Amino acid sequence: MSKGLTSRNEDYSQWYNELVTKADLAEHSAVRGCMVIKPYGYSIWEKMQAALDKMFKDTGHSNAYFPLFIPKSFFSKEASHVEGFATECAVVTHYRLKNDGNGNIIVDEDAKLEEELIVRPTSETIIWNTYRGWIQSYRDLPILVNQWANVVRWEMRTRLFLRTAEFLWQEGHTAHATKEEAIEETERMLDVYATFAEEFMAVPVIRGKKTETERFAGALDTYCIEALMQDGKALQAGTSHFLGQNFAKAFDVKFTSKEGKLDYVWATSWGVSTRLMGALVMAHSDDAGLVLPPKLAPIQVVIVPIYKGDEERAKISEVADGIVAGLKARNISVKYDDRDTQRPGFKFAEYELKGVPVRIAMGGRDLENGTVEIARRDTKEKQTISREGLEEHISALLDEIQQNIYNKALALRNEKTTEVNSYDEFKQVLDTKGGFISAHWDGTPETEKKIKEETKATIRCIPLNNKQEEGACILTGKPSSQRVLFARAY
RNA sequence: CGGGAUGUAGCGUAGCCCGGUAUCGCGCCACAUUUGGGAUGUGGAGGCCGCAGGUUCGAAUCCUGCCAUCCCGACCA
Repeated sequence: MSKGLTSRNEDYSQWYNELVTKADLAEHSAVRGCMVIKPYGYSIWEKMQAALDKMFKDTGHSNAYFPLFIPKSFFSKEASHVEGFATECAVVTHYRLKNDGNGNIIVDEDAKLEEELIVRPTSETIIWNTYRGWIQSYRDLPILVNQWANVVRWEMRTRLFLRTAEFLWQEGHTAHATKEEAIEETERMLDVYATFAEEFMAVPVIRGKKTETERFAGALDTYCIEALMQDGKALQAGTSHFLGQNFAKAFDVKFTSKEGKLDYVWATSWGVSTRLMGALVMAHSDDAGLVLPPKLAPIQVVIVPIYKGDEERAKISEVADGIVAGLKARNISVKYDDRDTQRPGFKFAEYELKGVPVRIAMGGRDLENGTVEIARRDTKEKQTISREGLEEHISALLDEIQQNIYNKALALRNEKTTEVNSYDEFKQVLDTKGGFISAHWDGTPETEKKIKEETKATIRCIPLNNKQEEGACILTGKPSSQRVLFARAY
């Protein structure tokens, strides 16, 4: 454990990298672009998984598992899909190694696969190939399946959690009898993601639709939630795709409707990944370390004893054990850290770095007065309170912290969201304060591309339920009926 | 994948220009004193100098190739 963290002002990007490794979330592995998610980081991911999984099941979905490998030929069946992923696929060509006689292990050329296997970058193709066998009638629909898996995309430039060559995610793949039902599903899952981001991660998000250029390869419509990080850059936190009949047509998945008519099945897919971990870190944390929302914190409360001698330590431990039991009874995860190998100040700093929402410190003084010192991570405020009713107090405090973190993130987003009406203003805001910029756009990919090339800002989304208003495109001056959200993004 | 930078003990580094087996701090181990915000003292351990070749009597240092990381581009969840 080393002292000090680069501050956000000094170098935001370095702050992020240091924080992820120093807080024990993840580290680089021996494999380029691939990370090791360490136990502390993984336990946060597990909390995310648990919350999301429950929400998926509450909306009628079941989990299943499909293969890691996809035959190459499957990819070419959906034209825009292959185009979108072809340049970043890991390909398995052989199934055996051998000893070359000089003590080196080499690929056995005799063990060449007849058809190469692609390590899945996403599973639409293998799943729709499977669904063909599952669906004959409208009675077989809908199919509401989710998969928790790892995928591989051979990214050129990687960053821990935000973009790794291999990442963990969930991908939902649903099949429906009607277009309306599929769109409804797409929107429902976007809503699940938004609710999760806001209620669990305490990250406010904009719900919107991607423009044609930013759409998922093979989708008719891509819905997304967009979050804003502290440095004013946007992060796509989750996507939900309406795939139309594209994959059903590519994999020949037809069903007989109630009316006896043969038709292609309607599809959706939706996913969030370990990238959410990056969002969580960048949205809330400060120069002292992580700030975790209580609902996702592996340890919600830590108790640090401060003692002189074994006798006092034993007395404090007795009281602490009672507090631990009381908190556990309320389903609050608590750690009593009575390690004698580290001093209190060290522990304080360590738990701040790791983002534990509430710290209770208890020493001889408290023992006499029947009090404890409570410190909250989000505001760093300390308070000495009576042990009487401590559990209720902590419970309420955790809720308050959850809410406060959200409010802070929301206030930051509001402060960093700007309406502009000219291209000059657009560029100026982008370079000075960043954030979301709400501006009129003529709706053409050409304009979007030109703005991206000139400013590095992309259209993050067209917000859902967007206010309709007449205006002129900031670049071309052509008429526009609504504003869209621009930002520089991760 | 293009441009730039970096790689020396667990971490951060000096040494490299000008070749002679490696400096310092933190951390680690032992003991003692300590414990209300990252303790102090004494003693100790720890190094394929990113990897592989080459030049040389001799390479952390010079040359070539490779690998990885960071930053900037293009690509992307």
